[in-house]
Amino acid sequence: MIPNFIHTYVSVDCVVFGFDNENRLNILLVQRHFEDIPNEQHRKLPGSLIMNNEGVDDAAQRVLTELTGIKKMVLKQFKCFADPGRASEKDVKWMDKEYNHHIDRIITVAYLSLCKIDRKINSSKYETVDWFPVDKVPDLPFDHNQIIQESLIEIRKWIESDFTIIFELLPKKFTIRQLYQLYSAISEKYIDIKNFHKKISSFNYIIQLDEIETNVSHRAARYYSFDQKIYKKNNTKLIK
Amino acid sequence: MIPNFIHTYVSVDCVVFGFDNENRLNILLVQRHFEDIPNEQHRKLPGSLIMNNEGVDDAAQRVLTELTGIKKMVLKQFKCFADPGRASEKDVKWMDKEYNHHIDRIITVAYLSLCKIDRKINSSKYETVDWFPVDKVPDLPFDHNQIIQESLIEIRKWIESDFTIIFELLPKKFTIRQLYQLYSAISEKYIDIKNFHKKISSFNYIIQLDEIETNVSHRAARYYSFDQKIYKKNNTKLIK
DNA sequence: TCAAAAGTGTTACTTGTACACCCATGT
DNA sequence: ACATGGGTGTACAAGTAACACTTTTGA
Repeated sequence: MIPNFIHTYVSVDCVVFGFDNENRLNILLVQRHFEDIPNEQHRKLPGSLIMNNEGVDDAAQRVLTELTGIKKMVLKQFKCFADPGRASEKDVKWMDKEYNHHIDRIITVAYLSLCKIDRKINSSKYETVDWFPVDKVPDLPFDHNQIIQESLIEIRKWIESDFTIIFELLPKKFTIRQLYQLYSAISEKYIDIKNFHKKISSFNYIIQLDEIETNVSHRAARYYSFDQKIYKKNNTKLIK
Repeated sequence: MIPNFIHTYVSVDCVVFGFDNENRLNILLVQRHFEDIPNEQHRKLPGSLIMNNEGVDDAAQRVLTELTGIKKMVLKQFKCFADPGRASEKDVKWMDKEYNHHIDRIITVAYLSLCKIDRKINSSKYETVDWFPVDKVPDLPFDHNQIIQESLIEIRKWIESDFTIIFELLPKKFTIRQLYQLYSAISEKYIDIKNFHKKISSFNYIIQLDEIETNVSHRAARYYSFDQKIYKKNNTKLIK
């Protein structure tokens, strides 16, 4: 080993976003087990050490598949977290048990991913996987809370640079109000909903469906869908 | 060691941009020495393994200071490169010599930085440090050529999200044409220079100086400077 | 009939784009 | 005189923002 230089394991951690019926962004968290404290409910971001013949993108895709059962999920690397103090004593102890090996510093590469919240989660690795609204996320190990904070800034940038990834978070059929609520939840800048409506419905890749809402105590809204093929043909930039 | 998981060193590599008098983006490259082949001229991106008590940002800042002698340089992490095949056989051999230790896979975190090209480079670590125009960069070890390719996309995004970092690349006094040429070199989208002129001079943090060009065979252009304080007071978003 | 949200239309304002025109300087 | 780029002005197009008005539905 070369003195003074770190020689360690590298992991990936994934922040998976969903959008719930109450217009809140949610994040998928898994359970961290302490064998000696079985009742303590500890949550963490899904993640994994990187394997020998694996790149970071591969590792993140593997984590996502093990997490949800979905083969191909959109993902985006956004930052490497490597603060020397990011693993607390408790985290180090947990790694001792989890990996049966002593690791005192670990570097992680953080990924963003998006998932329709009504998709069934079928994890092959984790017993417990749950959605948490971003403002209800508990205290997490390592710097996972900080990773989530920064992921919020990142998802905003992502949507600004490619508006259409927003449709990864919506059901196939959606109303313009849903799209508006989601956009507002992410971008945090105010847009007049009527102008938003006009703008969105002017895009030719937003397909107007025949179906409308039912059982609402006001005029029923029309459902729309997103047509990726038409979008790709004339990929005009959208909401700047 | 835990089987199947990588257990390795992590490095940072820095892509430092400069803007030359011929309106080209340049990159700083250092010399890689082969003790057994002293005459071979090998270039690489400046970089370093990460030390024990150092975060990645710290490591990048250290590399930059060792490279240029400048204490604080702007920097931006942009991507972790971890492809299992990124170190060729030759690269592995070089690391054997350089670190006197066998490393067969290495993960790197890539950083962008910006430097006024007329600043004196005073490296405490490298004997040879030179500017290379981006289209004259030779074949480099590891995936350094790919890192540079991706850094070009990244610098474009950076300037779109914060226009004022462009002034890190210009001399303190600059003409609007210089700014225009630089902006064009980075953004690659055409803007009418007259409209650009009008727009730029309308910003109150672009200070019109009394000095003008000399020895030019046309009407002399005025010099301007960038006032960060005024900018920070009313940080309006600029060229979107 | 009323409240709530859908959906359309109108107008004013702001910004971007294209380009004409005059100015200054060295050859 | 003329080529080259500096710098200003103008006119039109396009996009954005504010908001009035009509429609539909359940309670």
